[in-house]
Amino acid sequence: MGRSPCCDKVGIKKGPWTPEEDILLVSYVQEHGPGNWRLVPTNTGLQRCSKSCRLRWTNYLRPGIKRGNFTPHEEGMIIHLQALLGNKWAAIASYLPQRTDNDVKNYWNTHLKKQLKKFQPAMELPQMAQACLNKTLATASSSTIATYASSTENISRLLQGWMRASPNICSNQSAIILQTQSKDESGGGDLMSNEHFESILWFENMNNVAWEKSACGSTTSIGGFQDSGNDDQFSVEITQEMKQKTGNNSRFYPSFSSLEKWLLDDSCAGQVEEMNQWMELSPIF
DNA sequence: AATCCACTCAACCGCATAATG
DNA sequence: ACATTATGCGGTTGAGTGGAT
Repeated sequence: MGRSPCCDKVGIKKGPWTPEEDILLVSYVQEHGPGNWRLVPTNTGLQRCSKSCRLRWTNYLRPGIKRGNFTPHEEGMIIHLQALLGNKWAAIASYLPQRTDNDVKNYWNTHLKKQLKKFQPAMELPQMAQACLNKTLATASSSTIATYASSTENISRLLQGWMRASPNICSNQSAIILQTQSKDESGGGDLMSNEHFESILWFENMNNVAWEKSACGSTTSIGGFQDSGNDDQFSVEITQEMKQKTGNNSRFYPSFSSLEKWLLDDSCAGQVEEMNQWMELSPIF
């Protein structure tokens, strides 16, 4: 009954990987592709548990991994996403395709957390992140058409609901920004109205439908969205589906990719740098 | 030169969830 | 439906390293 054990628990080697082991693992993955990790120790002769093999591959050997030297843009993204998602390192890392969750987690724990604490020891970290986020939100909402949902609590609920509603989608998570048709409709308040929130909840499900159409497992995907410049087409697809559902009566036409654009678009990096500067200069921090 | 200490990060551990028979 | 294992994720640990004393 059930699956067979992934590997024997006896005679498993632990500790740092040797170059020879790395070569064995890389050769195997190059030939067979990543996955089916329970077969890896057997087929390669590695005295490692399958878990260890997977970890070594995803965190170190996988192609396209960037190591060290996080850019200010990346720092800003991590700070923002941590405020939005909490310690969901895999989700955060999905927005930084060249970084692993382990990397992001380590960087947060060794650098960013300390930095934030240094700026304001009296303030709780989540509050600092919130304050940091709010400041940037204020800047963003006054200077851009797209606006953040102005409460991280709502975003958090939104994400929870989203994940509950979609067991089939990739584990990647994404926050959603409301993009209102007119700025006035956004209200600019700290909390969304029920109507607004329901609109988003509905949009969560909408998003799932469209998301599943995308190449979720694609190596070039970022957070489940293909980084192929098809965002606009994708957004149009969603908007059309939304219009069909709402009979064009919806007050909202949220652009699900706005956050991704905001986070990934280098042209927005200035906001992050501005935030970093603010963090350095602000008496709050 | 030797020792101590703080820091970094690769790797491990344990848990939750998904998958399988 | 249930038991069992695989997989993925977040938290934690500890070896290695470099700077301070």
